[in-house]
Amino acid sequence: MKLTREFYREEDVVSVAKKLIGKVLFAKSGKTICAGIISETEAYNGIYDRASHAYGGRRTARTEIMYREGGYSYIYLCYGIHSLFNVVTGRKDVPQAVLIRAVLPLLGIAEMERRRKRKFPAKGFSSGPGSVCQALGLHYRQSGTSLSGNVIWLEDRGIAADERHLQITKRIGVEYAGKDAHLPYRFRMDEVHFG
DNA sequence: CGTACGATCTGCT
DNA sequence: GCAGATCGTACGA
Repeated sequence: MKLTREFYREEDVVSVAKKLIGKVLFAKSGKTICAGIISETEAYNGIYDRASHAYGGRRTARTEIMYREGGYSYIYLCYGIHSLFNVVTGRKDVPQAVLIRAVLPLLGIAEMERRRKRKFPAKGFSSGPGSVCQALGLHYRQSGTSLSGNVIWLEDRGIAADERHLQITKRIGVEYAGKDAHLPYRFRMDEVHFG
C-alpha cells in the first residue's frame, strides 16, 4: 500500500530515512512502471545541517520544495550530469529531505537495463543516487511532484528490513560540511537481508 | 554578468 | 586510484 501523508510528515527526518529502508519506490514513464526496493538512504536535516541545501535557511527557487510539507519529490542536478532524488519530509516551512542512494530492482527491469545500458545484476546497477534516477527514469524536471499521485510514489510492500542488519554510517560526499559530515545519517542494508 | 562548484559516475591505469 | 565529463545554481560584482 502507498505510504501516507502522515508517514512523510513525521518531524524526525533521520527516523524517516531509516524507515524508508525496505520500502518500494515506483516511477511511471509513459505506460512503463519501474520500481525498486530502497536499500540506502541519507537524511538531510534542514537549516541546522551544513550538508543540507537548506542550511542556514537558504531558500531559493531550487530548494523551495523542501519548505513544503512532506510528500513531494526534490530532484536536482548534481555535477552537471546526474539527477538525484529526494523525498521531502516533515512539516511546512521545516526543510528536510531524504536522499535515495540505492535501490534493488523489482519491476520493469528490462526498461532499467535499457536506460542503464547494462544488465542486472551488474555491480552498481542501481546503487548510487545518480544511478537510481537513471534506472527509474527520474529527471530533475520532475522535482516538486506529489508522491500521492501516480507518477512517482512509494509503497510499503511488507518487505522485512531487520534492524540487526542495518548499517548506520556518516554520509557520502559531504566533507565540506565540517562536523556535520560525521553525523550518522546514512542507512544501508545489504540486499541479501531483505525478506 | 561572471564565475566557482557540486548529496556523482565512468572508464582507464 | 584518479581524472574528466558537464551545466544549473548560487552568489557576488
